[in-house]
Amino acid sequence: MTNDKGKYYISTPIYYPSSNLHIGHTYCTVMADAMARFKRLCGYDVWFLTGTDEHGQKIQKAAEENGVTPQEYVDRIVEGIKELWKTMEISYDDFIRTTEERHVKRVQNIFMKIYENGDIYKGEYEGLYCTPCESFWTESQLVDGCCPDCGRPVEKASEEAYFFRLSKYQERLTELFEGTPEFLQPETRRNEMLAFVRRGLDDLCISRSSFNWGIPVPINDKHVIYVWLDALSNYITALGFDDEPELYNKYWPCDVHLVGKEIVRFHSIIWPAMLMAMNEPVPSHVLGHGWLLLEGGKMSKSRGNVIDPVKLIERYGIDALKYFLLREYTFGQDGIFTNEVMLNRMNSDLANDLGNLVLRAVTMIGKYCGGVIPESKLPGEHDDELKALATGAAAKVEGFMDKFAFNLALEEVWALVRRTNKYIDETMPWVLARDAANKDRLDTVMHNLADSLRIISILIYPFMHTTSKEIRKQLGMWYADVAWEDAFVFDMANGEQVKKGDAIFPRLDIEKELEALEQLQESAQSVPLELKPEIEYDEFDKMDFRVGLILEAKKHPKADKLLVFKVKMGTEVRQVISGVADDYTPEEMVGMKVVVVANLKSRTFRGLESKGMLLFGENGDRWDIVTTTAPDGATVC
RNA sequence: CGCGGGGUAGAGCAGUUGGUAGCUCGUCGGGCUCAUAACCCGGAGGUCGCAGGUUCAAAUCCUGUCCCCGCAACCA
Repeated sequence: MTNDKGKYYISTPIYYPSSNLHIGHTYCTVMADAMARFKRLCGYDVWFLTGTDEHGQKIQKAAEENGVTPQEYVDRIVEGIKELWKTMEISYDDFIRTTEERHVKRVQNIFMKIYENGDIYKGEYEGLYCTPCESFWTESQLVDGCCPDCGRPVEKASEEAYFFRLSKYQERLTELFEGTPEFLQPETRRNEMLAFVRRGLDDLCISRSSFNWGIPVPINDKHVIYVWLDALSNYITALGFDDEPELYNKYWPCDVHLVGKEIVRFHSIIWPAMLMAMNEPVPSHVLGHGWLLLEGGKMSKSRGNVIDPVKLIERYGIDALKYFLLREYTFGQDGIFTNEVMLNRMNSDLANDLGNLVLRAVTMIGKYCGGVIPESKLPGEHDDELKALATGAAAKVEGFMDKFAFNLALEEVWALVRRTNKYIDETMPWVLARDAANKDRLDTVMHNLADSLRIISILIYPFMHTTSKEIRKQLGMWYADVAWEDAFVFDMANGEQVKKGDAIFPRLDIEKELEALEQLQESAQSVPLELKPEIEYDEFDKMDFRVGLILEAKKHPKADKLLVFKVKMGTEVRQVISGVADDYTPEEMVGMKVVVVANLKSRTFRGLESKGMLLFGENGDRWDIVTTTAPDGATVC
């Protein structure tokens, strides 16, 4: 294959190995892989990078809890990730780990470069600090106003830190978004980022001294470089920037950073600013894809609703899963994942349309032509339409792929699959076969059928290479390399000996499969919950839970998510506030007997005092009140 | 008046610069038998959230309005 179209550098995000990956990560990586394979097939010199982001406090902690060093901890998880990519046949050219020596030293170089250019300075980082955990948190990370890890209160604190002069680049970033609209896609994300930049940028804190699992700041070993400067740099440290710049000079700037919508901001604002601070070119494109949602909300490990891709691959094969992910969802938009949607898609497109077509074709060539693909002899009706569609599909696929419209590209291929099925019905080979006088026409029909399938096998190659090869094997074309150019011409299949094989995609019994999948998910072995640190009984005993009867309930006049209750506990009636206005109306709560944390220090919410707290259970996307039938005022323990 | 996204056939979605509303699944009827109860054809089903406006013409542009979803903020 020739590499004469130039270079193409594509990256996935580097994933954070704090737990196993789920189908959302899979989705992103599958898209990148399909694009990499497509570009290679088209003749580009492709560099496909993925990897892992292994530093940070969260990992340091997780390692401590598991009694291993952070390095041992990430080594184990990264091994699993690499195993997954192997199972999924991800064709990456390099896998960068931020704990690798090559990355560490180059990140330090990058830090120094920016520092020497005057865009890094020492300052004071102010934040909310949890002393026992030695952690800073942002307002939005807090859980119930307390440390998300230990649940204890946080306080304002400050520490010395290094800052990146992000604010300096506001104007150049605005120019980037306005002058190069294709830089960030889809357009809605670009608008968001433009609005974000226009609001003004704060300088970015890029070092921490409260933990040490990170890359040391080269000029001050009390600090480690904080997440984004470390993580984002991977896209160039993996290319050897800037001490072994051979790959860098060849592939940078990156053609596509494929990222999830939640990290678009970092890739389209911070990352270009960092590169500007080093006088290096910015990436050509940042593409933000949507999320795969489950019915009822986002996938998250704490909800236990993650879909394990390995189970799906074991059952249906990687090609079926890849096809489904790429065909079902629109790039940039969120999509809802359900087993049923997946199974229906696999059945109708893969089993009914493509799999069945291959079987029909190979069977008939066997039956009517002795298993040898005949030459075209007698053109007839419908031939031209089939040929036009078949030879025109590749160009359309290219067009859609340029826009990352995987779903439309595959739809285009399936238009040809369906047309080919239709061609069989129109030409009715079984009728032609009844009269030897029709032999030439029958041969031609078989030839066209085989050639259309040959083109299909090329078109699906970037998305399902194993299936592509299996089809080519059955058509007796195993000996020829898949070449994209061959998808533009007809009449290449002649004289090959077909070889009937098993159905490439057996039809699934949806009912049965749904049941089986549910069982698989239930029977998944018990995974220990991620819990807060263990406490002593006397710590628990400090809390006074009481049964409370809700006498009154109303909306907080100044906060739409809060409800204000009058709660009777034995002799006392007091005011308690809860943030559950989305889940309960005031009316339905009156008369309930609930559990109150009665000795909690009072706190004021938008002018109203709350003395105590009601207990709720998280139920998917809503809060369910914990109730009891015990008399109000009674102790709960 | 916080920022943003969205409301189009039963479901999931397309609808580029305004010009007879499409696709996939499902559903109903028919055809065919080479094939994985599959394939092919046809039908039913939408006042394109609502109300105004611009226009010869609007799902598509403008204004207002209702609803849903993210994020942000008070969520004891």
